[in-house]
Amino acid sequence: MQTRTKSPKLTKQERGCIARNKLIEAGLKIYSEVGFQGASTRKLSATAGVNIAAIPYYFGNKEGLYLAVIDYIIAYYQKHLGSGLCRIKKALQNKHTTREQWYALLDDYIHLLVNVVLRESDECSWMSKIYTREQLDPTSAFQRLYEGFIKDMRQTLEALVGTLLGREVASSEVKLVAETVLGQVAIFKSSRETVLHNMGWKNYGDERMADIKRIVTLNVKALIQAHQMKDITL
Amino acid sequence: MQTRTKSPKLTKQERGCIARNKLIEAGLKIYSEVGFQGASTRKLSATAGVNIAAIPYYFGNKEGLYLAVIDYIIAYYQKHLGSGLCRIKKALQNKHTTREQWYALLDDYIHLLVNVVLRESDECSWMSKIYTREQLDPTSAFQRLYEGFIKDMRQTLEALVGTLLGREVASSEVKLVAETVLGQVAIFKSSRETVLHNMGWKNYGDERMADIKRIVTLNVKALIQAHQMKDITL
DNA sequence: GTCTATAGTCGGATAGAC
DNA sequence: GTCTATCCGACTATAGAC
Repeated sequence: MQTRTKSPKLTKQERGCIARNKLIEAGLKIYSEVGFQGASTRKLSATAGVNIAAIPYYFGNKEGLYLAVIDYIIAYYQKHLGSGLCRIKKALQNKHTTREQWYALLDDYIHLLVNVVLRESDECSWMSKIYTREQLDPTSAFQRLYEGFIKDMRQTLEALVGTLLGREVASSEVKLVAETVLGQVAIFKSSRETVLHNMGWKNYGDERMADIKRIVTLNVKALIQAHQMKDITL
Repeated sequence: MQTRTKSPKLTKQERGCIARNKLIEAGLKIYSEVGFQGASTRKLSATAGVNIAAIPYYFGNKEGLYLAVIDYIIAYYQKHLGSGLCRIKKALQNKHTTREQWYALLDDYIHLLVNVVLRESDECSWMSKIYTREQLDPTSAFQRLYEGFIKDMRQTLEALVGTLLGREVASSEVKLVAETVLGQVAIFKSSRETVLHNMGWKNYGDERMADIKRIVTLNVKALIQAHQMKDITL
């Protein structure tokens, strides 16, 4: 997303579109670093390399830019999660899917989750920081994020856990177990700095993510089997 | 913490001490709600019911008040975690502790963790919000929090997991497994609103915390046994 | 120890030239 | 569509009366 050099003659609409995109990218970075309140229109416009007045012009105000950034985040996750989740849900509905295949789907889910949640790109950490901030102070944007992809992520996992346990998907036990599965991955994002420091790592590379996947996969299979044996009444 | 009415005659030192405490309590609330940057001295002093100038007077500046709040948080957690963690560590070092007792200590740890992390009081949620914000933008205050009680919490859990697995406490596997245990509880704090909405709960009462403890305890025992059987090389 | 008044800075949004 | 200049409100911290 850089200024074009090939065609110096751009229509006004093209230039406007570029400014818009640059502002959204800058918003992703700045809002993640200092939050909505802490982000100044001066810093946003300077980072984007556009004029301050471009914010009210394109987005109405600072909040309009923020909501555009939220929509960008939703689109990103839908792109990277959507098809994977959809495949899992379809396979679950298929009556011919075997128990081994269910476990394989669980593996797939964990792989997908770790890849999406722990991916180490600037853009990705910006997005998850904004999500975490929204979780801290839920506003209307949080509702949008939740409906946008969080809901689908949770529902798919609950369907998976419910199927494997042979219990009602809407039951308290299934939902709580699903949360503990999510938590095992989420902790590596929410406590990232602490974990890296404690492990003596510089970042989560492919090998470290593979280690995490292996541990979580083993954990989850074990706890699923334990819950199957022990019928808990909540 | 309201203005006293019984003894209208207070020494200047007493009045100053009251103002100090009121500011720390207000800081706990305001910093948790809007973060350090978002907190204005006007709001802080108004919430505390003291004059704006009291902040620079007692704490030097806004940051001084923030650090005082951080120290208050550390003292709180040390009070509520310290003796419990200490007891577990001592029992682990005792050569005569049996395997069943190790599992009982793990139960104790999870109970302690859930009680401290998920406790539903205003003060408690303020403190953990401030902690989460610090995790998002680590400053010098985060270092203080980490050394203050986070380190001890993690080390104790790692010692527990290492002992149960019969592995080196400093090994990658032990540390990663410990993180997944913490994550299973932490998710209920970090995604509290989402979980409450999804479960149809209004808050985490004693019964819900008991449910969470039961699920996590079962999970953790199962995954410990799975790791014991399967010797993973990371 | 507490308060009012104020200095000095920075914020969001707008008006109007180009 | 882009820019500069500007208004006006909110902020932190200080000075000095009480």
